[in-house]
Amino acid sequence: MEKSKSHAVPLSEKQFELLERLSNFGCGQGIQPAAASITALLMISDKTELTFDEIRETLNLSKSATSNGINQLLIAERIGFITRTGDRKRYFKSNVASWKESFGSQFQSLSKFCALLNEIKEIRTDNTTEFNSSIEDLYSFITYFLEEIPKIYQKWETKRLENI
Amino acid sequence: MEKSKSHAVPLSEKQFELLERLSNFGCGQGIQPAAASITALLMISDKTELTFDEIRETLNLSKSATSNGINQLLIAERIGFITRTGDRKRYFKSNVASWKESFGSQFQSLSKFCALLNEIKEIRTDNTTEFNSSIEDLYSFITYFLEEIPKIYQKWETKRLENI
DNA sequence: TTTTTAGTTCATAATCAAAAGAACCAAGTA
DNA sequence: TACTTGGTTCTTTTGATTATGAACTAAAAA
Repeated sequence: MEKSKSHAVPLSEKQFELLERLSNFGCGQGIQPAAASITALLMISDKTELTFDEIRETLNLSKSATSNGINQLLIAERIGFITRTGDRKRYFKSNVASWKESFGSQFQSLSKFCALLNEIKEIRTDNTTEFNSSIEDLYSFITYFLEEIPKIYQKWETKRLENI
Repeated sequence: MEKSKSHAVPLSEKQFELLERLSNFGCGQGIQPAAASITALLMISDKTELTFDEIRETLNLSKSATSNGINQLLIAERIGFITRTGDRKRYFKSNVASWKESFGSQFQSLSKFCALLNEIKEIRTDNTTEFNSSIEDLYSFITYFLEEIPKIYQKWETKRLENI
């Protein structure tokens, strides 16, 4: 019986340290620990396409933690994978572009909040004019903000096209 | 001994329903349940200035939950309070303006992420040109975004001044 | 057909955050 | 001085997340 060799990918001191900080940042953003560290690894590793076992052994995760983490990230489209003919393994890859798209959803939640503010406006008593106008003010600010966001996207796109 | 009367503020069906949805939204944004419901209450209540006991009894919170929730919100400056001469009670009030400021901190975390992206750029191997350029792309996008945000603030300010 | 590979799923354990309730305290009041 | 008011702090309990390891499955290889 052959001794099963390690699949862990080699990481430099620097890579390891950045991995830790990235994954801490991800945890702070509400991403669960295992998923955060997987995302981080795929960002700093020299190989950009890693297998289940490479991920698992590099990060010292259990099989189930790895499986759950990967599947959550696949659902969130934070990572994707490719396959190679004659190879059952999947090679997981960070979907960096999804970060940009996930901005969109941030602003979706802002627009939900804006809708709630509107409901507050409608439901409030008329007796608290000062408070009501501060709500009105916030509402108008967020509305304006949400209008301007897509323009920034567009302006960046055109700017980038110019630079190519 | 006198029977202690209830301090709960009266809420209409609609107010109560909106209170729930607001506080759920707050929880979704990472604010802890008790704090979220306190914020929500101060947004929808006809009285904008509520005492400790009014908050506690309206929301059916324990004393400690109320105390902790209030103190967290005070620290985050989401609420403030006023006092009245000859009255030991504090009257808590939603600090609606703080919502606008809290945008700023949202973008602070974005700028932290941007700094991390920069570190990734610096540390990455040169062998993965495609991946590296997608990181570069994201970095440039976020950087541009962060530059444009303050301009939106300014534009809104001037627009609002015109309307007064 | 049996074994190996590449995972998934399930039951359970460990960890962590939030709430409850009681005890406590400080300032004012009777 | 003792009691009440308006809270705060501490300890315990509850509940939710996260991780673990073992059992399981489906496809391919031997």
